[in-house]
Amino acid sequence: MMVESASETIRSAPSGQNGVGGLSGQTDGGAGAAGTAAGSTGRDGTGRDTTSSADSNGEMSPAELLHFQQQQVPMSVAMMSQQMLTPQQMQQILSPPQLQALLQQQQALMLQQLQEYYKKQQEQLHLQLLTQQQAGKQQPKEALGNKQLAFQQQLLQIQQLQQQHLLNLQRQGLVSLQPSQASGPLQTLPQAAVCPTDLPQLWKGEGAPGQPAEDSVRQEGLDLAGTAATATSFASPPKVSPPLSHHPLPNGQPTVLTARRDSSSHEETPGSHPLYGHGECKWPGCETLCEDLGQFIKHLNTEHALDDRSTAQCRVQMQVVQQLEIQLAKESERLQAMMAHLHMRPSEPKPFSQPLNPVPGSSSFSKVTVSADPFPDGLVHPPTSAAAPVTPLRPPGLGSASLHSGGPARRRSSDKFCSPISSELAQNHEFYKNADVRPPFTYASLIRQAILETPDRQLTLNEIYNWFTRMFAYFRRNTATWKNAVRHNLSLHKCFVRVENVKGAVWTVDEREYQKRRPPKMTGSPTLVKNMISGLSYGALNASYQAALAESSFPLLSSPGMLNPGSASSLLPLSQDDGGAPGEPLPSNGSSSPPRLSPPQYSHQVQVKEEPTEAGEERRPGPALVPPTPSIVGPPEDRDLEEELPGEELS
DNA sequence: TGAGATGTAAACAATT
DNA sequence: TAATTGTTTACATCTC
Repeated sequence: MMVESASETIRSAPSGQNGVGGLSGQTDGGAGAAGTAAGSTGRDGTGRDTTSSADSNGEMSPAELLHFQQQQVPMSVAMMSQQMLTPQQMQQILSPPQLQALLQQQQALMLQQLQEYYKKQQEQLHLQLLTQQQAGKQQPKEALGNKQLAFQQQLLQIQQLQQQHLLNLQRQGLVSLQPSQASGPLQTLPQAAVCPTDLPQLWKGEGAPGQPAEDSVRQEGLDLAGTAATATSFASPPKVSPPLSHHPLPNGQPTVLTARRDSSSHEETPGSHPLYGHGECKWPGCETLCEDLGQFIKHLNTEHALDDRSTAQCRVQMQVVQQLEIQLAKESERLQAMMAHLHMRPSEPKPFSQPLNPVPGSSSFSKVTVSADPFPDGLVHPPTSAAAPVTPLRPPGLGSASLHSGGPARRRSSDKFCSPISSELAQNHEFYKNADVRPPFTYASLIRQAILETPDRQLTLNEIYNWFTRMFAYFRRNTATWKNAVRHNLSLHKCFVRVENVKGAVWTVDEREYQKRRPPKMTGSPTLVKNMISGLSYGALNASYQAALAESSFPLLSSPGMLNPGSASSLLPLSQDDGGAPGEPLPSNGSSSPPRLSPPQYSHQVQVKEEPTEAGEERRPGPALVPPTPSIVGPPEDRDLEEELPGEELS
């Protein structure tokens, strides 16, 4: 019981605080955190400094090299970790397209580093061999032969490791090169000797109990939504794919990674399965707990066998991936154009100065570094996820949320500072919907958003739950935890008012109370101002960006096939609710309908109850049969930015 | 260092 | 009776 509880705590621990005993090793360094983040090699998470062992001075015994190779993924991530924000922070700072761009640049950088490293290793070995050969003239023939043999074996081993390493990178999507494209020492590898069907064996450790998983996949005859196969064979011919016919991407860009695919590949370890992680089935919509891999395999074969439903789910997943890829491509192009227009230098690597602690499991972005910071020049990143610029680094979360979500950051953006939650959601609606990433908003702001999105500004608890699960992939897991948090927040915050309705109890938002709990306005709080304006041009940039957000929004929201009806309309109008940082000069408020954005307008607000001014009893008026009536609430000073009037806008 | 905000866990009661 | 809903308390963490 206690163990289970503790386990759950660990899994869902938001910020991975060290309060959880025995986990200090996870938080003490970037390398360890990165290793956990990668989570693909089954390492023990001790946070060994794989970086130092890998790039020290090039002297490395075969055993060390083997160890290095086995930990290559953590090492690779660790190489970046010192210059990297946590994935959560990256996510908050950068929009998915930006992350994608960063990821690609980092891939190239990593490949280059690896090639250099291997080249150095080979040169050293050759040199040693040569030296020994010359020295061996004075040595007995037999000894020389043995030494030569040893060196040759060593060389061969290194070459094999190189090969494996490259294949690993390919599998993880870190390298999308065809073998023939490899340059430098990699070209010397016997590439042709490895066919794609060998990959599983290569990726598996010696004697790793991963066979059942592979078998199960084959038995299913499914490509598992294309995730596993595509992740494992980016550069491989499709012949390794099971019978299921692939739906070729119309845009022909199969090399674009998605967070989900990435996450799958990251967690695939010997004895693991891309659809199995943290003790539960990761099949979309399925959270079945499985004690071990065997049980999971059994579950997989029974619950997700080849049938219409599974096939349909695969297709859906493929479409999701496809749409995300399209979206990423579009946004990347947009970003490039914007940066070009602003005379930014996208290719100029400018690592963040802060040490980074990738969130364990946040493999979605764990490979992303800021080496290609699209906003050099010290500009603060646009607050697509606004907390980012001011979110301090913190120990990585420990959770299952991990990769996925990386563990919640303590400070969510929406409530404070400048993140308009609805803008963020509108912008990255599909991202949050499909990526298992925890949204950078507080429960309170999310609940409020859910309620405000409805025409009548009221929701039952169950409807709130549904909104969470519908809007965020993250909340399709750990339901007990976050549902409890939702209930807790509903009860705790005065801004949420329970109203007895005909159908039962519904929850509404008291906007006045909600605004009360907000932090002081920027103009009135120097500290806050300092935090907000961490960059010289933040204000201007933010304002511009807010305006830009209104324009660009989420292209796919207008795509009929991409959006479930109502979400776009429900999201977009709510642009500024949360956010609009106080004091922000936001002429457009990030909304696309300027007329309603004039400051004096105030949100609709649900007047749910008579509010006794006494602090004591106003809270739960009990069966307040007063139906929520939209009304203007609160003095202007309460409003940093007005609430949209969705109902009106929708009309 | 303390206050406030937030997240998580848990116990408990009321309701369905 | 079990599940859901709602309330409350406790604790940890983070930011200011």
